[in-house]
Amino acid sequence: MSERRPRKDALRNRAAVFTAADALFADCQSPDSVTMADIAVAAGVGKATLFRAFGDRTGLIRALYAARLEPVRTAVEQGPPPLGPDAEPLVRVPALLDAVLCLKLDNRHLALALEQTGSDSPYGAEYYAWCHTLLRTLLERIPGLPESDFTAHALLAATRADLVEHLAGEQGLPRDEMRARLAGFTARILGAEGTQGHQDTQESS
Amino acid sequence: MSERRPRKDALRNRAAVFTAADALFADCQSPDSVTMADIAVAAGVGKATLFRAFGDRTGLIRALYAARLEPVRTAVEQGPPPLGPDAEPLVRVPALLDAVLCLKLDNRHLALALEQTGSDSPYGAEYYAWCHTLLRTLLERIPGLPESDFTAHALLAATRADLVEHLAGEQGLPRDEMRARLAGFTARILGAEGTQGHQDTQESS
DNA sequence: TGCGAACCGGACCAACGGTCCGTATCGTCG
DNA sequence: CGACGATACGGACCGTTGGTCCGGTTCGCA
Repeated sequence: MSERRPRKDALRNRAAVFTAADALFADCQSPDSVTMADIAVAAGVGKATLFRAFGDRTGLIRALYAARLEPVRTAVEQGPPPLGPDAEPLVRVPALLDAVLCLKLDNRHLALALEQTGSDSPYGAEYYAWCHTLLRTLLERIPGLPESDFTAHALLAATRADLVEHLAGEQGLPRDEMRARLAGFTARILGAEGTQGHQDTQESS
Repeated sequence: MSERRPRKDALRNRAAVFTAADALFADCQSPDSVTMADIAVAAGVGKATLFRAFGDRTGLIRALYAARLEPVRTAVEQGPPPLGPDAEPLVRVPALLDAVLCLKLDNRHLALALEQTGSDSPYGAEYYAWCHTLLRTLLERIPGLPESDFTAHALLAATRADLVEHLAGEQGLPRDEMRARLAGFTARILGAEGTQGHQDTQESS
C-alpha cells in the first residue's frame, strides 16, 4: 500500500537540484558560502523544492556525498582486491583508508560541508557508521590488534575532511604525498614493517 | 607608546562575560544552543560589549578554551615529568596526548564549540599550532619514526572533540577506558610494546 | 570639579535555514 | 478528449542568530 510513484517533474527537479548543488560545491571557497538560496537559483527552482526533496541542508549534503561514495561502496563490497571482500585484512584496511582519503581529496568541499554541518557531528551519519563498522570488523580479524573499535575511529580520524583540507589545500601537500603519509601511519598501526606498498585504488579527478 | 591600560569597567565586564559564558557552556545540550545574546544577558551586559571584548563568537570561545588550556601549557612547558620538558619523548608524547584528551573530556562542550565553530577549522587556531609543533618536535626525536608532521596531526585527530563527545558522551565510554584506548593507540604508533603505563596526568573534575 | 575619551547597551541590520499557501502542473478516469 | 483531484511548484514570508551603530553614561585625570 501507499508508496505512490513520485511525479515526473519532481524527479526532474530533484535531479536539477542535485546537479546544481554538486557544481556549486565543487567550485566555492568555503562550503558554507553556498547557501540553499544559491542552490535553488542555480537549479532554477524554488527554495521550497529543495527542502521538499531533501529535507534540509544536511540531507542534501548527505545525498550528494552518498552519490560520490557509492562507487567506493560497491568497489568495497563486491569489487576485486585490494578493496573488495576477497582481500586479506592486512591489505584491505590500508586500501579502504586510501579510498576514503582519495574520496575526500576529490570532493574536498563536499566532505568539508558534510563534516562541519553545524551541530550534527559526522559520527551520526550513516556513511560513517558503514565505514567504521567495516573497518572495525577488518581490524578484529588481525591478530594482536586490540581495541579495534577505537582504533577504527582513530584511523578514520586521520582522514577528517578539515585535516585533509588543511594539508592538501592550505599547505599544498601533494595528493600522493598525503596518501603515502596515511599509508605509513596505517602500516605502523597494523603492526608490521613493509606493509606499505599499494596504489591507485581510486579515481584521480 | 600607545597601549593605554583599559578602563576598570571594561576589565570587570570582560571578566563577567568570561564567567557567564564559561558557566553557560558548562551546562548546555549543544554548544551552539548558547547564543551570544544568552551570554550577554547572563553576564548582565549589552551584546556589543561581548563583541568589543572578544571580537566575535570564535574569539570568545578561543579565549575560554585558552584559559582552560593554560594550566596544561605551563605543566608542559615547565612542569615535572612526565609532562614537563625533562621527560623522554617516549613518555612525554603519551603524557601530552593524555593531557589533551583529559582537557577535552573535562570541557566537552567548550572543545566541541571550539572545533566546530562554523567555517574556521581548528587547524587555524593558535592552540592547535602549539600542540602540533610540540608533538612533532617530540616525535622527531624518536628514532625510526618518519613523517612526524603527519603523525602528529593524525595522533591529535584521535582526540578530536566530536569523537570524544561521541564515545564518552553518547556512547557512555568511561573516562579511564577512553584514556586507556588512546594510550594503547599511541603506544602502537610509538612503535614498541609495553610503553603503555602512565596515569593521572590531569585534573578530574 | 570639570572635561574629554573610553565604554556601555539595546535597538537595529543582514543573512540564512526553513515554512506557508495560492497557483500551476500532472496524470488519471469518465 | 476533457475535466477533476492530487501533487508539486515557487517565491513571499518568518524566526533566529551573529554582528553593528549611536546616543547616553561612566571613568579617570588634571
